[in-house]
Amino acid sequence: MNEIKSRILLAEDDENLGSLLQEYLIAKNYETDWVTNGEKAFRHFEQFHYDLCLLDVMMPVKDGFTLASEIRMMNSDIPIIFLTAKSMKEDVLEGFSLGADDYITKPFSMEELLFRIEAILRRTKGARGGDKESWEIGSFTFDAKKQLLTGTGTEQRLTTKESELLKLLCNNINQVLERNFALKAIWIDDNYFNARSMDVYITKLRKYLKPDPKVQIINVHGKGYKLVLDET
Amino acid sequence: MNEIKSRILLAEDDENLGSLLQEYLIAKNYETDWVTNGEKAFRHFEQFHYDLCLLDVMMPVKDGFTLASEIRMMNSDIPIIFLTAKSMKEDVLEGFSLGADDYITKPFSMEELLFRIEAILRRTKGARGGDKESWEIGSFTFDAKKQLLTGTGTEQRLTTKESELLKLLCNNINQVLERNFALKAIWIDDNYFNARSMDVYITKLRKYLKPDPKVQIINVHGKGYKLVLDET
DNA sequence: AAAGGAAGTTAAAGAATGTTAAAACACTCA
DNA sequence: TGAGTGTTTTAACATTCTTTAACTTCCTTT
Repeated sequence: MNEIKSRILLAEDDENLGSLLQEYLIAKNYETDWVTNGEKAFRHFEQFHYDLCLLDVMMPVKDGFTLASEIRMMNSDIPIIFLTAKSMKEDVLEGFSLGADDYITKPFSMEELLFRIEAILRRTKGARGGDKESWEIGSFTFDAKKQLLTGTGTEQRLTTKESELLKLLCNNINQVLERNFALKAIWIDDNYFNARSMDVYITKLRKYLKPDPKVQIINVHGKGYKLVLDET
Repeated sequence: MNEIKSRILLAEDDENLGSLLQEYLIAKNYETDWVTNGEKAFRHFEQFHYDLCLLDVMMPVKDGFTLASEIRMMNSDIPIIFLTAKSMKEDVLEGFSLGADDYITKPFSMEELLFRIEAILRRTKGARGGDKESWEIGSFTFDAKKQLLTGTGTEQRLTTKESELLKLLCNNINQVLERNFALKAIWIDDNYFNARSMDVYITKLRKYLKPDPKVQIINVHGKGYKLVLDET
């Protein structure tokens, strides 16, 4: 159904529950990294890319709340689900205001957790009703299927590569599209020459999008590119 | 906090629970319409505008699932939360695949419901408005998304590292941003060389911010840096 | 006040990215 | 098959970003 695996960061100090969850999530086709304390979790978060964080609240070294606020500081978009113990339910509900997307109270069923994860990812990935094929980019309309970028008055036919790259950027709007990811997705091989080729296409896309200054493709040095829209 | 009232459609046949919920949600500043069966709910949905649907699963005339799929047909984006009875929890979990955003099992606490509503609306609405991406720094405006520092008359494009560092400083305004934290957040590794690199970036940021003497990046010896604003 | 570490500053080296044009490739149609 | 067209890659050069290095100044401790 959904070929793109989502990557999950699981922080849970209980060895049993942790490994059980990891196993289950992997079985459900999520690439899941499991760490056993908040400190390790943060290091993983910095180093790798995740689509969702699953954080136990009570953990040694660094608790889930602290961890979450640090993660939020670096990435204000990534969904966070807390795993909380039953007892503290009511008390800390206020504390969640730091931007949790959900929380689930132990003990919980795997199905319930899975449901919540999928509900959030569905919303995050913007992929309701199949894969998007057309976007509004500022004053432009981009139709990936027709490979057509329509501006006010103009109409630019895009080549295959141009269109694929712009599509990836749209799918990751306001987020960093990693070079390697894009290269592997479009060019299959992420060698030096393909990377240079991609640079050329970025230049081309920028030229097409230039008429609308509210639309920008920003380079994140050493990481990739970010398509940003100016909402005003 | 959030000035824009959200409109909620509540479909619940239990008179007690229904009125209780409506009252509570209105108290929490949500414009809430309460209807007692699925048929009425659908007519309301057609006629008015809502930001979120709260649907009991078991209702006379038209059950929550049927209702949800009809609503989905008209609007593929509106968040839907189901209210389910305890017994049917596991069974129907699969049936939710029609795109529920969440579900909550009776009996539930009002706080819990409110939390889930807010978590979803946060993501649905201006979403990114919840987490700051732009700040007023004295006479400057800093847009982290666009990596742009706008002063009176000037406009300074920031590099990725400059922007990330300034963002951390803004997130900790008037507080100490610890060296190690910033290093791990931005450079991943907090070794000596990266620390020196960070010093260079502090110098650069100071240079950019120089035009406004009310803005200062102050060093806290052995700890880190503090972005302070002079209010006068 | 002296010593040693921390932070400030500046310049330059090296890497990554931007840009343009030409070369190579792929496809169509006569 | 080969000319013609559009696409993609390669190449060459320009610019920008990050790190490193060297040197200076500041802060804390003794």
